[in-house]
Amino acid sequence: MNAAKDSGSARTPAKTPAPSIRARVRAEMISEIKKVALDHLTRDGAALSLRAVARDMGMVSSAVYRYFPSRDELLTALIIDAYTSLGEAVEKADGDVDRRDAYLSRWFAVCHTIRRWAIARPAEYALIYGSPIPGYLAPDETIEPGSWAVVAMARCVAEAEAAGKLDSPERTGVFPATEDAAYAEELRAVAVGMGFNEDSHVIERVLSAVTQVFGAVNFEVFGRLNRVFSERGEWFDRQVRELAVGMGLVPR
Amino acid sequence: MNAAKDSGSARTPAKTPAPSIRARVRAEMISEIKKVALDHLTRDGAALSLRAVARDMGMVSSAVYRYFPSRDELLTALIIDAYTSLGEAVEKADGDVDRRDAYLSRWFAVCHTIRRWAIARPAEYALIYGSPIPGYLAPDETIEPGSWAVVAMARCVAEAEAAGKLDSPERTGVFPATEDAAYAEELRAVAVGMGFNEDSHVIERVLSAVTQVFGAVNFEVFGRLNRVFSERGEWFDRQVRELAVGMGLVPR
DNA sequence: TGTACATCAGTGAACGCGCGTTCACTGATGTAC
DNA sequence: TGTACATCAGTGAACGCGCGTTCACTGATGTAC
Repeated sequence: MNAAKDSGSARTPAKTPAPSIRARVRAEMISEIKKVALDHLTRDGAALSLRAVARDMGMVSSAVYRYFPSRDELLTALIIDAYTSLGEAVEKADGDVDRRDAYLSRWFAVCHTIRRWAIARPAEYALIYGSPIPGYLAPDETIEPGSWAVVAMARCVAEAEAAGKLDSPERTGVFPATEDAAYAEELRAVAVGMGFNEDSHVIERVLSAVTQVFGAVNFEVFGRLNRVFSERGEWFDRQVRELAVGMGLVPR
Repeated sequence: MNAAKDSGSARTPAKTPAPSIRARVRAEMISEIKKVALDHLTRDGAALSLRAVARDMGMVSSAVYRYFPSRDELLTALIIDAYTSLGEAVEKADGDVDRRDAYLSRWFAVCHTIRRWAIARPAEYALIYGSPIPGYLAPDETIEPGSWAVVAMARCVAEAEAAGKLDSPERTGVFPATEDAAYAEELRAVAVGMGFNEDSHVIERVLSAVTQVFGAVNFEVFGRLNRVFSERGEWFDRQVRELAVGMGLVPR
């Protein structure tokens, strides 16, 4: 939180800020606490108890207060970590795609990475994309990291559109023009915020696709596909491909 | 749960089973408890406390055990009630559409009813479509009512397809054939379970649409649209319309 | 119609538990001179 | 290099609270004769 506290003196800018042993141990403790807390979330669902975390770490419950001023601050840290972890996984997947103009491959990589991350870490996924936690209100600092994954999805398409590589809207079919001026204005703002031109033809298709991808992951992670599909990877892949077609990333 | 307990004697089948005063009061108490429990869920989120419910009803906590043998049984009753309420709302909306062959109107009515129901009763929505509740495992009896809303969505399209009123798949574009035999088999089973022919061309489109509708409602109810759209009804409506186009309910 | 008995709703106390948080404390680790 | 002091991690006890559930009980309501 208070990064300045841990940064070194301004007199020695060339060298690493010389992290004292104590500072290093402290950082390790903080990440250990978060790890144990996550394990707990994975086992017990949305209920997170400071005392249980302390117990698992072999310390007394009050000791945790040396590292987090309250249970809610620990929750906030976990949420930010989860967003960051998902965001980094998605960025890496996007960056690992060979050629920069392989927009379709990037779209697939990003979507499948989101799904795989969610399946591998269901507790963290529930934390950031599940129902709100009783008695906890996410602070503003969680908003920005919360948009990374969505922005990464949008970017694949935005860059394709900017490069003129999208199939023509007439062939893929776009949302008809809206008559709701307030809505149109909001839509332009969203488009710009996601890296599109404000008059992009595909922005609504992209938002739909984002909605559907997270809807699909929700269904799978929260067990709603349990007695329906066992071939869930195939089903997800087919949805992602069809969304790509709808956005014009691949000719129909 | 045990309906036979409350039904009257078999000797007097013509008359209503003569509900004793006690039985009537008991039924009222049960629904009062559920109502208060729901109010609590609405205020406090996923955490449900028997004691708090008893307190709100002005009775001692142990008295609740006259009506529900445990907290989890109360939760189960609430979940089944929520599914039932949503299902009935959807069925009514579908039934209220004027002409039986107005498939598109029915699709709109059903989807908008789901959204409105979720917005009006966010706690119940979270209960049945949110992240799982810590320490609670939904029993099998919740499965069947859990599918009503989805089946109603599917039925609008299944009946349109059976009546030959869907736009041709060549024009709307369908999912390409799969090469995964296991997946194809599951898909046929799902199609039949939802009232389609097993070789329906639109079943995957319908499942996509269901996924997206619930994804959209999730985003809205769980606050993910908070700083993005205020014109959420318009955005939802446009998605629903586009899904209808994709399924062939309306010509492109 | 009246009485005796069985059923049921609700009480109040208790059990055993876990929770978040505070506080005065002990030692160990770091820092300044 | 050595000493005095400040900082910090972790302890242990306690506060006050809420939880689900059990149990013996009191009265009121229903039922059978």
